[in-house]
Amino acid sequence: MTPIEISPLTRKLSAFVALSEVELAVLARLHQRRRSFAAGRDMVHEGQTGQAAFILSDGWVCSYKLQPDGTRQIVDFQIPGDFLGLRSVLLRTSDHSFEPVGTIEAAEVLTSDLLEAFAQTPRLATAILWAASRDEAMVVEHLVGIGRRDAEARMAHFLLELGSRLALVGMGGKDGFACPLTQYHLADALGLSAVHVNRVLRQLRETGLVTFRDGHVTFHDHGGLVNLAEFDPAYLDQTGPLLK
Amino acid sequence: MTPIEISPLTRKLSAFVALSEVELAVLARLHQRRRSFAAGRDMVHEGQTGQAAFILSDGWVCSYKLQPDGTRQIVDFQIPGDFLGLRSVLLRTSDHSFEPVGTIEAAEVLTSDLLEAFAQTPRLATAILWAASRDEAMVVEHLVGIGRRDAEARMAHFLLELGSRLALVGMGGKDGFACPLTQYHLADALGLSAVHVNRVLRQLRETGLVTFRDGHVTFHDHGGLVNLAEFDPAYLDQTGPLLK
DNA sequence: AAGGTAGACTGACCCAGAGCAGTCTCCGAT
DNA sequence: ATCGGAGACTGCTCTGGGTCAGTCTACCTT
Repeated sequence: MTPIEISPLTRKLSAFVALSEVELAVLARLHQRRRSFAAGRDMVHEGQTGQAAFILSDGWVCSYKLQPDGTRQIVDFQIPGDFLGLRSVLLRTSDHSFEPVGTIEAAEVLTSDLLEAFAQTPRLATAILWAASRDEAMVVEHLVGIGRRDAEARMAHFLLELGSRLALVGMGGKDGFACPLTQYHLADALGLSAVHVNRVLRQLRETGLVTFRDGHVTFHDHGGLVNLAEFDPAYLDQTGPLLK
Repeated sequence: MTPIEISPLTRKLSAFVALSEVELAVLARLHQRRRSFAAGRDMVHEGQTGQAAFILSDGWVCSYKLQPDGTRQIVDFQIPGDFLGLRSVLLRTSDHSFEPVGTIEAAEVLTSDLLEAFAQTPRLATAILWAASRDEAMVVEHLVGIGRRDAEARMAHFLLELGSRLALVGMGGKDGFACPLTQYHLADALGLSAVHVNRVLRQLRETGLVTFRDGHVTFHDHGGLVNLAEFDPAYLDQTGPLLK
């Protein structure tokens, strides 16, 4: 038997639940069907009934909804270790589209494999559902941000959230992280125009809080940023009664 | 055995899945523990670990998050037939607060009862998870609305969505519905100021599209409103592969 | 070497919607 | 019968952020 590779998903789940050997093995098996996707080509289109889910192992993906008037709203970004299209496999046709940001690597997960894995290890099922629940909490937080925070706080909050999420899979810390997003991505996610994103980034840079440049986010004053954004990471790392 | 009462939840689920006698009975049993709550008093506070979920049978509830600066963002409204705090029971402490709009009637559902019901009738479990998934799709749609629609379209979309949801439980149609919300509720849900909500409502009224007055929403031109809002109800009534 | 394109960045102008500061009406409490 | 509060509604002013119309650099292509 080959040694079990530590995937980002495994890292993420391990941060919250102690997984047994068996569970780790089941998790590794879910990663067998490797595929890669090029930047820009949609992986899943809205309304499509195709049955695939993916576990992202390298690169970033954004999930978005397109408006009839051509604008788009990015609902969330997936980073390594995140599930993609889990809901569409379990319950319904997908209700957003997915687009890779740069080239990505993902493991395709068939409905049958997933249900089998869940049947074998209920504890793993719970852990994965916990992750899905966390994703939903992020969407809610995102909603609050767009509805009730100004552009600067929204940007700060967004960067801090990404930083926390990435830290969990070992891809960043309180000093910063590598970030493949363009300012257009930020605009579509935050409900701003690309022009204003640029102005806000400049302001955050000039006040010495954070720099976004050349594919890298650098926190100069993490505490100050937390303060500005009123960032409370509780929604990212709560664990529930069924996991205790 | 007493005749099985048709609860709003039963009506809602029946619109999507044919439920057997047994399933209807299990559903009725979940409604045993009746409680009522007065307006204004929070039922669940954010961060609380209390284990109760509720099935709303009469009245409306709003779920919201409070910002440190005192503003609040309403994430969603629950209407009769909706679950309330389902997530907090199954997976984690609640991440928003719930406040009744007016006096409400709800059935308290204990974690144990719910798990038992799920074990007895997997099909019912699927139906309930489908409803939860639909709620999440609404949050996403809400996010898109706040991020990418102007105040008028946002309001129109919101009223149409409520109308559709209420129609499903027999509380409204294409002509309008009773609505206990204040303009402050609308403001907090739509990310607007109460003052601006008032202006937008006036404009919609003056252009002959819809009237919001004295606790009643009247659609004068349902088609025109759908057009203005670019309202596509697909996200409200899709049904997924596991339910077919 | 010359063009083409994506992305970052800027200044000038403008408007949707916020904020403020009220009025008016209804209704319930004393 | 009066007071006080909630909610609807209004006019005025001001600003956050959008829109337009660019420039500049780094990298592709051919």
